[in-house]
Amino acid sequence: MTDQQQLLDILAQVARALGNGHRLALLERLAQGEAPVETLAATAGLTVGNASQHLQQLRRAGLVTATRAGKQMIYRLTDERIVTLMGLLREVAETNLAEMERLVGRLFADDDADGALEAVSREALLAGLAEGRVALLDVRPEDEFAAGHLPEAINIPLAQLDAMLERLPRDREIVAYCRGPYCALSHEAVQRLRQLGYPVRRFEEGFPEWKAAGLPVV
Amino acid sequence: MTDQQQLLDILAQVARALGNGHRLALLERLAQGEAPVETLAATAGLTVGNASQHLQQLRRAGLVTATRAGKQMIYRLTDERIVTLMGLLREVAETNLAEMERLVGRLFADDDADGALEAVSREALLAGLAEGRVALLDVRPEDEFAAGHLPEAINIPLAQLDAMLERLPRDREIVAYCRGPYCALSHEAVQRLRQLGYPVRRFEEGFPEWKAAGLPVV
DNA sequence: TTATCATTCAATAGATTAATTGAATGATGG
DNA sequence: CCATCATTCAATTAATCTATTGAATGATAA
Repeated sequence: MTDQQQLLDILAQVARALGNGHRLALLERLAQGEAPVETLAATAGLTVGNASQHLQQLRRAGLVTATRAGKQMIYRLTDERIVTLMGLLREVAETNLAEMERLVGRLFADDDADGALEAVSREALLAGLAEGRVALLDVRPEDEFAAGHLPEAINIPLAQLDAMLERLPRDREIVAYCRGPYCALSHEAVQRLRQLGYPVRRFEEGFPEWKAAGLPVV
Repeated sequence: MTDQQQLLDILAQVARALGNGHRLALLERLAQGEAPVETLAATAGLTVGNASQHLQQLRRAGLVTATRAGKQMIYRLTDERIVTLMGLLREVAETNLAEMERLVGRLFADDDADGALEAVSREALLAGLAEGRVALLDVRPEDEFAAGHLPEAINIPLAQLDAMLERLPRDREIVAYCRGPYCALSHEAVQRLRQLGYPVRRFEEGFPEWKAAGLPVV
């Protein structure tokens, strides 16, 4: 076997590590910030044992590292570029697979039945923030918000949305974001807040993409 | 199963399509330009039947498309971004896997025993070309050169190098390139030409990366 | 030290993927 | 229309991957 073939085989191993929905879910959670196995398992809907196995595979592929903190093992992404890699994978899949288009369409159809409510692009969001026209709403769970968020964002986890409405400004448009383009949290938040009459739209990306782009995070 | 999970599963399918060394070899060849199954099979060192199977998988993942031309099926990449995707996969693997470093080191050690001959970066190559200081040598097979190459490049396939030395200019540094960072052709060409006393270095990327970056191709 | 907790390891069975073989399809040239 | 060629399809076996179970490890707290 030639050196080239060996190199391609190693690249293939890395790609295979990405080739499982559960592992992608773990990576998506890790893109929000480091976390112990139990948290990762819960977010991905796995048993701890199973999550641990998948994390070992990600570790062997060089995608995550782990350090011990007391009883817990804390996992994190080895490399910010992994977020970019998953984003590119998403783009390629979205462009070239009809199945993908169908699912994405369904995800977006709910909160935008008449097509009037396009998601806010990164450029539009930056402009709106600079001009003070928009307020940022982070609807992820508290621990993810605490691990890092967009500057000036207000954190109201989706579950507490109704109870904490008074924290939302009334004088500006609200832009909600969560874990990424496919994360349901901001979709649901937008639906709920629309019902209540708030001027609100989704950010088309999420925290990890913002951070990977080198934009400021807190 | 939620929509999110379904989306991640589809992304995982695309990643799995990249998760095999033979398929990566096929994609690397396709990144040079479209080709019929027989050519692809030969380049990847596969039987035609086996190559066909792998190409079906790549097709199902939306990474390649095929059209019939007479008796032959011509395959091509669906999307220029696939080159970028593979490049990013390579970068992440190179940064985070010791095994990878070892292999890459070995690949580079041969033609640069004393560390004096670093590969030429894209920036350095562009500058050298603009100033007329360098001549470009494409050592890929004729059909790949014909399907697209860097402007002003001279094509001498590696196998004919010794026979066609008179086509090389003697007044400039020569920069050799081939299919990509891990392609052996330019390494071997550099070794041979060094022995013969030519001032020659490798381009650190290859034709597909140049093209994917939006630089001009002929 | 012992009990407890978080995580990993080892072993298993079931599911998926890969390579190989030979037959089938679709286009071309006689 | 028939023979030929390039490619694909179908079926098989071997190999690999996944989820599950229960035992083992490593750190903490009583």
